[in-house]
Amino acid sequence: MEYNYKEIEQRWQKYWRENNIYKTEIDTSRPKFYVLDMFPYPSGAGLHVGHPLGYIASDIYSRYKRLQGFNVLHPMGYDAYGLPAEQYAIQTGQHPEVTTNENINRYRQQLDKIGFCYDWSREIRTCDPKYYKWTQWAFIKMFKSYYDTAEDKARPIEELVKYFEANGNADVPAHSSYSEVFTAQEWKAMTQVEKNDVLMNYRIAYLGNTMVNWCPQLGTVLANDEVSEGVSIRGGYPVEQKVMYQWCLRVSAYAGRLLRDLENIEWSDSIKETQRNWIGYSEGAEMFFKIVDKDEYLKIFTTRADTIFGVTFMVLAPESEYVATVVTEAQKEAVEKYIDEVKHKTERERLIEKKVSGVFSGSYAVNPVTGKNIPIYISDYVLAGYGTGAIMAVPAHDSRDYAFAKHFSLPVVPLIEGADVSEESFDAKEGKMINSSNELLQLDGLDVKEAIAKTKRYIKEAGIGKVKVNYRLRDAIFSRQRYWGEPFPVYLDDNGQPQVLEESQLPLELPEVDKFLPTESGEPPLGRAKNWKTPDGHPYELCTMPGFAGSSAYYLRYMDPHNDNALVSREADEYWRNVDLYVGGTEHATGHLIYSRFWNKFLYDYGYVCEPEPFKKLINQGMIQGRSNFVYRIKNTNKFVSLNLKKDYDVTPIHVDVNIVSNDILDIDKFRAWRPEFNDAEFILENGKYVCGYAIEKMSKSMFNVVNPDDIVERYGADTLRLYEMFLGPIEQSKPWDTNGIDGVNRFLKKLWGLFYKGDDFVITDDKATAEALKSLHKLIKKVTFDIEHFSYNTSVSAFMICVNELAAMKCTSKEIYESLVVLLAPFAPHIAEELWNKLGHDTTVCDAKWPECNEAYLVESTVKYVVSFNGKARFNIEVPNGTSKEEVEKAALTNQAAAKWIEGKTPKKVIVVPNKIVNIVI
RNA sequence: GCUCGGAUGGUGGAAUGGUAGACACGAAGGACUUAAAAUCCUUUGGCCAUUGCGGCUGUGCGGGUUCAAGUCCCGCUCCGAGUACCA
Repeated sequence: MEYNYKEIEQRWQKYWRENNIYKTEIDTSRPKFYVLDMFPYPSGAGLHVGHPLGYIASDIYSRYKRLQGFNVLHPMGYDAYGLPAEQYAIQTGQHPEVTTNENINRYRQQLDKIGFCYDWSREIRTCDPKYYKWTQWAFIKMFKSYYDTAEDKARPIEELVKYFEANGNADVPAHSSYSEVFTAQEWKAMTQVEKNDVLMNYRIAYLGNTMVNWCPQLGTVLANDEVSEGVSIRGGYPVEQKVMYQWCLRVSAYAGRLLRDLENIEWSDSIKETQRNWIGYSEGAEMFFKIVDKDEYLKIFTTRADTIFGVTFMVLAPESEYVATVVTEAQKEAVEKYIDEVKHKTERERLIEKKVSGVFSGSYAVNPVTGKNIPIYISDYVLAGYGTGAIMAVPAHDSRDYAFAKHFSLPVVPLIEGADVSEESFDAKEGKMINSSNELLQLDGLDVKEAIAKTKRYIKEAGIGKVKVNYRLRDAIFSRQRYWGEPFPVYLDDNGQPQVLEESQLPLELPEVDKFLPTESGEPPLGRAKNWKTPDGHPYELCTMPGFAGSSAYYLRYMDPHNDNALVSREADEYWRNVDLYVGGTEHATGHLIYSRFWNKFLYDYGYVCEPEPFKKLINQGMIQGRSNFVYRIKNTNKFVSLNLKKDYDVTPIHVDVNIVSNDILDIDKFRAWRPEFNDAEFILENGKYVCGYAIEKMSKSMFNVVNPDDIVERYGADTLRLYEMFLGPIEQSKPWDTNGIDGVNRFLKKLWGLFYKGDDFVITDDKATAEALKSLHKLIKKVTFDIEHFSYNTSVSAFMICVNELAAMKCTSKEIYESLVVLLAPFAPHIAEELWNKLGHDTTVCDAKWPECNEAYLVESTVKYVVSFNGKARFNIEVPNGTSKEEVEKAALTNQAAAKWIEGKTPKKVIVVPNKIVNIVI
């Protein structure tokens, strides 16, 4: 019988589906294991071969864990809200829901062909009202919460109100950037509207005036992680900075915990590092500088308190609220002009120009340590959003301050011994302090680190500031002026103040609109919806939530996807807890993977979930790049020359569809048929073949290098695709898709099949396994088990090949060997494994088999080979009985006749016998 | 600029500090075929020797630690990813 992958794969996929083989239920008698893939955004292009890489890896792990006796949760769903469907809707008028559903169906068909063990009864879609009900629910909870900095957790806003009633807000332990101070009496005297306005500054989901990334082409604001180098990540459109009244999430309140808890999760160092940088911890000091002739102070943040003696000027961000205070009448015009200029520059222009610019405010401040007056400037090199939006400038030891000082001819005072600051600043935090002592503070002679510590102590004692930790992480901007997203469960009350819906009113479903564009008056698309208001006539919020809203807690929903009363039941949460293994790309390092952790921690604070982190272990699969092929057309002809002959001609390289090229050899007939203009193409061949050139590029339609998994499945079968994607190289590494080696794994499966069938005869017998075969098998068990645990699937595939070759060579037909072999293979190539398992006489599915254990006894050799080295260089082998003592091995090595040649009469200085079966003799 | 990775045959890639190049592709030669495909066998890092079954060299470059370094340490070069006026 031939290995008929098509028939086998279809039959078993049907069997799995019809018998609900992969359906998962809570089972407290078995340990749980939760394996999750980052769910895909269903794009119109369908899956290409890069997508399944991570899915196959997680599928192998899931099946392996199941064979080990774990109750494995392995679900899949769709991140269905997103910009592409909406952009498509704007162009075509097609409702994004229609497009999205079509794409989802296509994805599902493609996924099904690969033989994944997903429990599809748990599928979720973020655009399903039953699902986004819980996204809205979490938002309401966040609206009704504040962050208690004393207890370091979210708490109900009523608790904060009680605190205000008793104490006012002077020392309130709550995360906020609110700067007004009120007493308990003043609080009580406020109207409800005033109180609401104050509370808005403390809520975890809040409306605030913030500097946002505004993208005019997309007509929406974007989060920081959706912008890179001044352009939007989706579409690459320019992004401007602008102040808008927007919904935000107080992610920054969680910065400390998000940073700390990184230590308790098994993620790659690089992605943890990326998150650490993104969170941006810096410990420093907040200091007050009095403004000359005013009774007001500038608050600044610095990590270099030690450089206080070198502060020769101050700088404010153009958007700083201090600006109005410090600008003098004489400088008013100049300052306004400057601020106006800055405002009209986009982020991108600012980044490109990198020119020093700024303006003098007219005022001076007093250095609290030296007592000297120093000028206050305004410049856009200081960011409003970081620290206090104001800095003390130390030109000698900060390159940006240095550039500014040079431009405006301000004094530069070196503070570190030996530092030459005539050409550039000395930014390093090392060296001995100079010019830094007076009657108040003495730093001279101290090391920089000591000086920082001493200055901080002084600042605290003298009452001119305090020690402070700053984070770079900003609050997440949560409004999007778009249609295709979750509606906010928010309406405006009679006072025009935002109020959230009751939980019982959820979900608030996305309304229909006639067009997906903003309204004529510039309102978001939801402004077009009819009757977009509460039953009693209060208008709903017009913005929708961003893409990361729906993906922030989806892993929880899989645990209990059909529950109408809770996001996840306590029972399901306590059983499944969190994701044991999460597989996905690195591109979400600063987006989804931060927001999810934040969201989870918020729910954790209220006890809705029992684990503080959502994803215990994270594996990042690499990207699969495209491998484009080229043909070379001789200029002004329709003649094509093969790669290695092209140097003799003047040629134009042309992308050719990789699907009509095999091992870089062009299929000439298919090429002629590919496009009309090539119908009568002529070729200059080498060795009778047309060899194409290649390049590694992004996989994209325009380069004709997109390879669909369907095509590979059609041609080689799903098992070959699965094995090949794993064989390609380490999971975490990016690599080009290259079918040049796929025949090898296909051959392996045929060879395996050939061990069971000679012609039409099933040749497996009940013969006892030989010691040799058992050794081969148990070597494989050991290797594969180790490899799966370490996600080193490429070497596992090699191990299978070796084992099959060995068994073929020894003509092994013993059933007991093949039973185990098939189980080992089941995670990698489930269809053929299922078929062979069945042929071996089992009427249960291989999914319920037991993972074989390695019996080390079979691996023990009767004799041991030692490599004898001289001065570390291997020379010859000796063989001794297993268990020979070190001394005997040493003797055997020295007395071997080959040894004489290397010793040459000298006395060996040292002989080392190492357990790895090496004897090194030093002469 | 900063941070984190990486560099091994013609190619993808193997190597708990212990015989570098497993496994696979490709290539060359051979068997079976009228022929091709499929399959099987041999060779395959480089250099030299191949009427000696052997020798030398070799993991981006330069040093070091070690009996022993692709692997550890120091200093470079190049490539990739992330991030960027973060005080």
